[in-house]
Formats: sequence, structure tokens, C-alpha cells
Amino acid sequence: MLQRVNKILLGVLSASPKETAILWKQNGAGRARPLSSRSRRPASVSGNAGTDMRLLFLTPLGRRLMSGASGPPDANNPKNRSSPSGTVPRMMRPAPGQNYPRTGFPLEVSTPLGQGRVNQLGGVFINGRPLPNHIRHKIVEMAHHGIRPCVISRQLRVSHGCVSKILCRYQETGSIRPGAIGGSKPRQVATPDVEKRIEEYKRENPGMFSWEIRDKLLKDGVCDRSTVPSGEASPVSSISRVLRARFGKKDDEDECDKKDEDGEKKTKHSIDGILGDKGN
DNA sequence: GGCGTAACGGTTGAT
DNA sequence: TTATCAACCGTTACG
Repeated sequence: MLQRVNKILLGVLSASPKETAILWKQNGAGRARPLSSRSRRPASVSGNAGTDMRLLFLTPLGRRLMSGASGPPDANNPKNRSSPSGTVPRMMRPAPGQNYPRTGFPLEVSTPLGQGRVNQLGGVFINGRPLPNHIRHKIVEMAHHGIRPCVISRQLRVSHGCVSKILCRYQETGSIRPGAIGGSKPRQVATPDVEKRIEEYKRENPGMFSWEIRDKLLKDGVCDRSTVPSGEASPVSSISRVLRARFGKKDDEDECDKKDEDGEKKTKHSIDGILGDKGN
């Protein structure tokens, strides 16, 4: 099954950008454009806003023809208006009827997870998920060799915005890794003083349980019953969180590195799994 | 033509 | 177990 999926994707990947980009639609990710500016589409295909299907004759870089200077300026295009820009929003969400359908289009690459998509350059990506490590490596490596971002973008079939983002991040942090996805902001569950005390207790007695810490906090008068850290899941979950944050971080980082090492193996939801080793 | 960036739809994972 | 929410993702298109 997976092999079959890979085959489909490899087929897409091996097609030239010209071939793969002849038909294209906005298929989920990407910037929705105001209806008015969509009139830049070739007149012959300008109908049917209901399906929001765009038949475009694209060069490998897609929008060269779209944004080309052919034809008169579109008076409906906010860009071409002289009126204050405040009157017409520069950005509009697509109307409900124009929602980007997720299936049923040639360049929608179907996988068991239904996630693979093809960008305008003919590259495959999974919306919402980071690019595979080897692609990120390659981007940085090519940049190191003095290759310009636009060339990297075309060659790896990764959007220029993404190349720019990854290189920027690499310059700033020295890391090619994507940021941590998901999770919510850790809530302030205890005052700094209490946190400090918890830390002390744990340092003095590493084997101490959360409920013991809670009792000790009460006993030592650090806090009373109304202010002692508690949690929704359990009375001591807040204390556990503090402990995790203070003492569990190093382990997490190690774990992260480890994950990075064998990241290619754990590809259940990664584009790696779909792409196989095509990228190498 | 190249680049930076805003906005999009989407995914993730802690709470 | 489920829902919520805020972080992130890569893409597209504008300037």
C-alpha cells in the first residue's frame, strides 16, 4: 500500500515543473486572494467561483504569467485603486463557497493520510508539517555553497518563502530544526517563591513524591490550602508540572536530539514516509 | 527576477 | 476522553 503511494508521489516528483504546474489550484495552504484580483486569470477560465478551480498556464515559477503585465490593469483590484486602502481589505478569507476542496483534483496527492500535496514548483509537501530533515539540510548546505535562495527554491522545489524562512532561522539560531509544534503555553501554576521551594525540596530529596512536596509546602507554611499548587487532573499535577519543567528539561532535550537522529525512521506522519528516500 | 513578509489552511500537543 | 487554544508548519501572492 505504502509502496503504491510512494509510486504516485514519485511520479509527481519526477514530472517536470512545467508538466505538474500546468494544472494547479489553490489547494489548502497558501494565501487566498481577493475575488477581484482573481480576475487576472485567463478570461477563458474565469468562471465558476463556486469550485474555485483555477486553470492556469504556469511556468515553473507559476505566477510569472499570472502577475505578468499583459492586459489592462484590473480596476477591481485593490492594488490598482487610488482610493484609501482602508476601504478594501487587502486580504480576504475565501467565502464559504470558495473553500479550497481537499480532494478530487489531479495535483492533490492522495495518501493513506490524505496529506500529500504538490506546490506550484512540483514539490510535494504536507500542509502543516515541517519539511523533511534532508531537505532542510540540503537548503542550508546549498546556501553555504553560495547558491542563491531562488535557485535553491527551484532546484529543491520548495517555495521561496520556505527557503527564506529556513535560512533566516539558521542564521539566527544555527539550527535547521523546525520549532516546537503544538502544545499550549504553560500556565503559571505557582508563584516563583513556591517554585523555588519545590525545587529545593526536590534537590534535598530527589525521591520525593509530588504529594509529599505538597504536604511539606503546607506544613512549612509556604502556602495554605487555598494557595497550594493544585491541578485539574489531580491535586498534585501542578507540582508535577513544575518538577517536569525544572528537572525534566535536560532529558527532554536529549530525547529531542535522539529523535532527530533517527527522525527518518519515525515517519508515520512525516512527509519522509511518503517521499521515501527520493530526496537523497 | 529576487527577496521579505503577511495571510492562509492545516497540524500538533499541552492544558 | 474530548475540546480548546496557541504555537508551529509550508504555501501563495503582494510589494
